Amino acid sequence: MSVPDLPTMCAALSDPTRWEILTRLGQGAMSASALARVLPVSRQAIGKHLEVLREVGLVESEQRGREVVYLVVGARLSSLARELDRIGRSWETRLLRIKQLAEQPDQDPPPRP
Amino acid sequence: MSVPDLPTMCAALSDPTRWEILTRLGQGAMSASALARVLPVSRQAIGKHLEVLREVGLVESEQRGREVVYLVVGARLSSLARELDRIGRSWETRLLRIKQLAEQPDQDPPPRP
DNA sequence: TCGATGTGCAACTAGACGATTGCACATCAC
DNA sequence: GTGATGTGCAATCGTCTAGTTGCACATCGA
Repeated sequence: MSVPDLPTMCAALSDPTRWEILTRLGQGAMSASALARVLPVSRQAIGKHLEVLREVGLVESEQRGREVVYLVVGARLSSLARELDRIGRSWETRLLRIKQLAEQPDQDPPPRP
Repeated sequence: MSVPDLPTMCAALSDPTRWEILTRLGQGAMSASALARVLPVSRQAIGKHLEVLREVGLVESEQRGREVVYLVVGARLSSLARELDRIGRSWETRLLRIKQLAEQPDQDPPPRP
């Protein structure tokens, strides 16, 4: 499975129920049925959410007897965070440079295209 | 305007067209019409995307003559990244602790609730 | 002044998405 | 064995959303 792009990763994190699921899994591995018992949605809905999270690598599944338990992958979220931070910083520095150029317009005028 | 929650922030970042818009704005301020000229969607669609991005604080608008130009707010993305990283790390450490407990089960048994 | 350009608002459409119910099948415990 | 529990797949439904077109109005430049 390849690394999902940023919009896909963010789409997986754009649903409150999925955050609820991730938070529960952050406490320890759980099955879809166990999650459905503590969350106000059906097991099938939970299953679909888990599939979305699994596709982007935010959770992993593990067969335990007849149960399938899911574990959250914290490193995945951290790597996404690093990427977002890198982009945000590049925007900040770019904006800063533009502002600095605006403050000294006669020092080094940009070439006319 | 209050700080949007994580799912709302991620929802704003879950659309490829919005990432395209943010990337363009990362190069410098642009108006909705200017964006519509370089992107394969209508100006109205661009306007809706900009409204979504403005609501979560990822862009700011500025009246320049008859135009309304938009600027990307890199700091907003960076703060989101910090929050995601904090959560991801907490999941990682929790998982690590569970694994360590599993390796030495007779050393310090957890109290029964 | 007048055309070109930019913006705002409204109505509409097609598709994605979250959630449900129902059923079939596997597996564990007594 | 038998009931209870867990999983998988399919069909369905209502809502949200990204996109469109159309029109009215404001503003800039020649």
